[in-house]
Amino acid sequence: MAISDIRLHEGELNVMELLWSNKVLAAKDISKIIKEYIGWEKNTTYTVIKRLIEKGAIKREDPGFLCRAAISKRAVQNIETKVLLNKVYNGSLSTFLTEYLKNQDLSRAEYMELERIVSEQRF
Amino acid sequence: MAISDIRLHEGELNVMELLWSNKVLAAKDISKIIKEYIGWEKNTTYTVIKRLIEKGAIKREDPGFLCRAAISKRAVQNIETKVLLNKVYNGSLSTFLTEYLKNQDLSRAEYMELERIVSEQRF
DNA sequence: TATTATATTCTATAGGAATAGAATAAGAAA
DNA sequence: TTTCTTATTCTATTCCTATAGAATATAATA
Repeated sequence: MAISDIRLHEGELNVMELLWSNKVLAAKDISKIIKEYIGWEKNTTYTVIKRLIEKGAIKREDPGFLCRAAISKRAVQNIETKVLLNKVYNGSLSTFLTEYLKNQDLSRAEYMELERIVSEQRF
Repeated sequence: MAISDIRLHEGELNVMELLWSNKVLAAKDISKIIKEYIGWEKNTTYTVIKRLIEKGAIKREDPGFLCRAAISKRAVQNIETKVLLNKVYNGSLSTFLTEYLKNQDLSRAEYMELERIVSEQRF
C-alpha cells in the first residue's frame, strides 16, 4: 500500500499520536497509556496496533514489540486534507478558503492571523 | 439528529450533489442519473436515498417520491471541515493553514490568490 | 381488465471499524 | 521448575457501508 493511500481514523490516531510524540513505544506501554487516557481494554489497543501494522502505518521491532511510526503526521495531515478537499470543496484549496471563511465568523484579529500565515509561508 | 451531526460519505454525496444543484428530483430520476454517471444499480441508489432520509439529509415528498435536500451543502462543508480540523489539526484553522501550506508547493500566484481570498473575506 | 414495464421496498452479502472476551505464550517469582 | 502475572494473539459481536438481487406495488398500455 502506498503511503498516500493510508487513511487513519479516530481510533487509530489515538495510537499514532503517541508514536508521533515518542518515537518508540512498546505495545504494552501503548496499551497502558491508552487504557488510562481513553479507557480502551488492552485487547482493543492491540487489535488497533495490529491493523496499523498491516496498513503500514507502524513498524514493529522485536524483541519487545516496539512500535515506531512508519508514516509521519504530516503525511497523514496531507492525505486527510486532500480527502476533504476532494469530498466537498472540489479538490481546491481556494474553494475551501472561500467557502469556509464565509461561514465562519472570524474576528478581525483572526483574519490578520490568517493573512500573516499565508504571507509568511510564501517565503 | 441535529443537523450538525449529519455526516455524509462519498456515496451519499453523489446523491446530495444532485439535489444541491436541482432543488427537487424524483427518486426514480436520481436513480437514472446515477446509473448513467456512476453506474449504480437503481436499487443501490434507492438504498442510499433511504439512508439519507433516515439521517435527515433529504426530505421526501409524495406523491412522486420527490427528494429535496434538507441540509445545505454549506452545512455539510462546515461539518466535514470541523471533523478534519479536529482530527489532525488540533481543531484549529490556523494550525491547518500553517501546516498544510508547508507541505504544498504553491506557486507565487497561488499564494497571492490565497491572500486575496483571506483579505476579501474580511469585509 | 389483463399484461407488461417501471418504481419501490425488502432482504442479503461482504467488508471494514470498534470493541473486547477467551486463550495462550512468555517472563518473573517462589 | 512450578506458579503466577503480564503480554500477546485469536476469536467474536455489533454496527455501518457498499452494493445489489428478489419481491412487490404501481402505472402504462394493449
